[in-house]
Amino acid sequence: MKSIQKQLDRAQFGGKPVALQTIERLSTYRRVLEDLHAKGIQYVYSHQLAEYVDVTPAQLRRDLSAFGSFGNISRGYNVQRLITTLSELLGTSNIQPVALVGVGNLGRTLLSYRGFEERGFSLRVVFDNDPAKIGRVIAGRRCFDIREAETVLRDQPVEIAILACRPQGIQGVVDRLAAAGVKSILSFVPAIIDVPPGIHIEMEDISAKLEKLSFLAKNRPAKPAYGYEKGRTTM
Amino acid sequence: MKSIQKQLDRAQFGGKPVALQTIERLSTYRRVLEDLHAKGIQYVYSHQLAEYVDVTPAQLRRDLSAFGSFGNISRGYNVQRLITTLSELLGTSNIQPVALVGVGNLGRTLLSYRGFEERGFSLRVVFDNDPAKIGRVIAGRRCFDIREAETVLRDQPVEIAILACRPQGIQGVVDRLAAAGVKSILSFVPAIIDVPPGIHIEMEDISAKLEKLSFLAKNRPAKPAYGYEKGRTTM
DNA sequence: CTGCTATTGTGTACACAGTCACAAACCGTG
DNA sequence: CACGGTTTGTGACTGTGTACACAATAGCAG
Repeated sequence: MKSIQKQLDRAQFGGKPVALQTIERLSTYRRVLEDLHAKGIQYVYSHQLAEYVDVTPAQLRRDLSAFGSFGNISRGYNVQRLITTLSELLGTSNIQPVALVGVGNLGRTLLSYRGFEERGFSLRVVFDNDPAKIGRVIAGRRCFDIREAETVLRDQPVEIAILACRPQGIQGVVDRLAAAGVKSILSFVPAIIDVPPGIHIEMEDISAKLEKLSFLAKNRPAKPAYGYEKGRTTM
Repeated sequence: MKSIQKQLDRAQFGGKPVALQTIERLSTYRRVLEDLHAKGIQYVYSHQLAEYVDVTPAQLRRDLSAFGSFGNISRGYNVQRLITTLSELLGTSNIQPVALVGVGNLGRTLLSYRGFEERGFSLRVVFDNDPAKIGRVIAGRRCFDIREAETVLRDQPVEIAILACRPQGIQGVVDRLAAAGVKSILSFVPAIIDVPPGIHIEMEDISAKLEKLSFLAKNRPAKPAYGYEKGRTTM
């Protein structure tokens, strides 16, 4: 058995543990706050914001309180300031460079996706292992050999990488990226990966999501689930 | 405030509630079992399979026991049979037709993704709202007007749909799909959606995932997390 | 046939995310 | 200036997902 770091299910902030689900909700809060800001709204109460994102007001307040006190006790939360705070927490106050591994169909789609820039990310460095692609310029970025990751990333440091390549040799890719200083990886590759120490990997398996939805489509609760309450999917 | 069904966090099976996280793990088990089957392995013990997917053996056994008893008490689990069982549970014993809404960059990438067929799904029906695309044949599928969803899906019923379109008018799209008999929706559209009763929606927000990873990259626990234990990311 | 080993399925215990509810605090008003 | 109304932040509680540990049992060897 290999000795590798246990995949965390909790993060740390100021020494206190924070549930990863909390972090995920922060993203949603920020996105909705951007909408409110665009509408010129300056203050929101927890119950208003909670209504939008379909959580309880208490949940929202507790999520935020894990990082400090940001609310005015009778005006609620300053939209502009809360956006700034959340952006700092999520590390997207400044545009953050991201590496992409694999320039197949999916890779090119990601390269042309404008949503990243809007949310503070930019695919700056592109890798592949296909000699036909290495050296060429794809969607404005020069494509590097994945085997030179360590060299390339020395000049253009990157903390986050996205994997959109084939499963073959994926472990080597991950190890290389880790050695090159990458801290977090988003993988679209359905494969088992040993996680190097200090690295966090997030899997994105679309087929698995479909399987879950398939199960839910077949095994729907008989009665419409405890009467019709409010419910909303946010993102 | 609208009266819509509360988004579930639990599924039902045989009257008993099942955690959604359990369902998600079933996908992983099945995928790993396929690998083992391909290697000619006929039986696995819970601790072996658990090792691969990085859960405790007890967790694995409990997950399966929510749906019945499948293990032989001293040979372990029959790989072939467990795959069949899991496929039936996930509803992918037979290829399942899926509808796709939106044939932009992402939509076309999904259309050309071969991984779906391998896991029991097939993008059969394609919609868009762009007059330039409606009626044309894209990647072998004729593209229909989303406004005709109800008519089209009467001939080709579909329980699952994927949203890969613009946020504008997304609520109308969802309502139309629900009216057309769609039960589950996987949405790549970052937007707030009111969930019609009886429908389950799964959000896929890649930027949100990056934000989470960004947070983790910045707020890494100081010490290497309780010593180096085993850990592995599976999919 | 009997005894031994190893594994499953599950009752039980625990830890923690989410909810409730309230004290403290701010604002506006009279 | 005091007071009523409203909101935040948080201690206490609850529900539930996960881990532990063992009884029940199948296989196998002698």
